[in-house]
Amino acid sequence: MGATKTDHFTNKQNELATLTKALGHPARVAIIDYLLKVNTCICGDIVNELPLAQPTVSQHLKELKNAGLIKGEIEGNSICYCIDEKTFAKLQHFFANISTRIEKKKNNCC
Amino acid sequence: MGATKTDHFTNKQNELATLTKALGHPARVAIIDYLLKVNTCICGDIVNELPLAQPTVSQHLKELKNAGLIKGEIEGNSICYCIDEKTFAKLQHFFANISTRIEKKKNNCC
DNA sequence: AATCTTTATCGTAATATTGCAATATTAAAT
DNA sequence: ATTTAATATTGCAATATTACGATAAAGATT
Repeated sequence: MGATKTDHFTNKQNELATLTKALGHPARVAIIDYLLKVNTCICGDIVNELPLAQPTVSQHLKELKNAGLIKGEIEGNSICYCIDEKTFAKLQHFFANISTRIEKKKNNCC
Repeated sequence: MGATKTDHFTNKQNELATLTKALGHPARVAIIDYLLKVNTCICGDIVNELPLAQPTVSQHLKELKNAGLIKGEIEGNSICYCIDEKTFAKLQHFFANISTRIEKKKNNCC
């Protein structure tokens, strides 16, 4: 097997899983970190920042883009990647909501 | 290959990646959802809630536990699993922090 | 003690992910 | 028109993940 049974779960569950899965690799976290650090939108030097080969970085960027965590716009012969604010806002709400739900039932168990 | 180069990234990056990776599967999100829904700490009926076989659920629980997202205490011949509040608080801070950083540089790019 | 209940582990098959060299693509620069 | 620079794609090997049947382990029940 190895194939996830996505159809058995709710849309919200699948959405959160997709987003967190996309972030679930240190290289991809590092890319997000870098995009947050540089003040202007970066245009290509992520490869130099990471200890990974160019095709590998390109693949990670693709995954982040597919998940909607970053956007990429062609700019000349390079590409301008940047954070997709809306998606991160959504993630923040997910976790804020979870924390609220946790708060409500404090000390009810272990 | 297929082996992640964790040693090339910062502790924070690896930590966030580990936590999000652990959440990066709809079954594991569903488990967390269920633990948040039931008011008392659950003691075993997660298997009935999920469209997955018992060994598969057990494996997902193990991963959530390894990542520190849930705790499990033996209680009679069953086990009481519940949310680890501290870890979720940490996750919330991670994303709140990211959102703050995004806010600071709004409209600087794409 | 024998049985039941609950959870974990083992073994294994199917699939997915990670990483990179080689190559392709595309636009800018010469 | 060639060359250069930046990024993407392809193909492939190594490893990891997902899922489950079979079985084990351990406390509860009879």
